[in-house]
Amino acid sequence: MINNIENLTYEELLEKFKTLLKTNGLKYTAQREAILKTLFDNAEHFTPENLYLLVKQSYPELNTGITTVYRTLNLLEENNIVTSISFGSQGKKFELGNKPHHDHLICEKCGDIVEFEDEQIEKLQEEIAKRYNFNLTDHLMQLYGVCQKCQKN
Amino acid sequence: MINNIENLTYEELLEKFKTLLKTNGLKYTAQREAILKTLFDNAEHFTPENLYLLVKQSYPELNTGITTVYRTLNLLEENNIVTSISFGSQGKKFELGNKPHHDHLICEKCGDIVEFEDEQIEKLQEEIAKRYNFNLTDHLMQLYGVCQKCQKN
DNA sequence: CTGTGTGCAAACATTTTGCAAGCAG
DNA sequence: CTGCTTGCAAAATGTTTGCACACAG
Repeated sequence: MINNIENLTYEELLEKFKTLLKTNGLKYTAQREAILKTLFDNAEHFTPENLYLLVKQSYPELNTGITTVYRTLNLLEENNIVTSISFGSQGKKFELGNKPHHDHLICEKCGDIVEFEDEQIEKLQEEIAKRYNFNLTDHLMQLYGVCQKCQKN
Repeated sequence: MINNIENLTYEELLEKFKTLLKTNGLKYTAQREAILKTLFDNAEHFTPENLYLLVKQSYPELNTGITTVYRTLNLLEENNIVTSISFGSQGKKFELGNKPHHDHLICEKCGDIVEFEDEQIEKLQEEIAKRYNFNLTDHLMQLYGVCQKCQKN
């Protein structure tokens, strides 16, 4: 299990990944690196399908299968290198967990997204988890509203 | 679109549902009512499959198909009578929206959902919205973790 | 009667698994 | 060499659609 990969360079991240593989008796393969690199180079939220297409395009010679993308994403998620979020009804999206945690304020009119971080909320969430004896691993908080700009219109 | 169904009796809820159907040129059927009643009688978070099984068990004479459950849930969701929580690839869970606002603690192992309400968090959300000059209309907060039961396994 | 609703089966979409061959260590 | 990894195809899931009959209005 990898504890924190915030703000790592690609080289550092790759090093962590190799260590992880070695520790678990797994092997370092070109496909696994291609997937990690693609995630790193594109700071986006990927569906497995999107990621698969981009990896194929970026590294056509590897002929990576979508099966491998799924398997690698699961491996990365189990080890906290990527996190997944459910976006509505359509599947999961994965993102590299190399950015500090943040939540989102979303404007329902213009679709603008503001990231924010709030120490107090994080603490309260821990308290609530404790209240129900949950071992908290993650959370999702999204506030929906109308931003200042759109309130004027 | 139905605005608010909090704390309604079943009779009031059914009335709203009938009005909704009439307004949209849809028909009031025994299956649709069976699904609504089952949701009302069991304050739970249902997967379509779970709900289907329970409706079948409660109203065997209707011989309701899972197709109808899916179609009715979609209809109810579009009209804000039920809300859904997404589990990414593992499907959705639905609940009747007749309870005051609450958030969810979700166990990543067994999929169990615990509801909670926290006044302080609601207030903090208002504060954050104010900080960014957002006019808050809604929010979504889900805490993910491992429940007490699953921690033992 | 008219057209919506229904159950069934089939189609779809997404993710996982079995397998034989490939390749890292 | 050993056994983990891969891609493919098939299977498993979960959800939607086409259709002919049922039935609400």
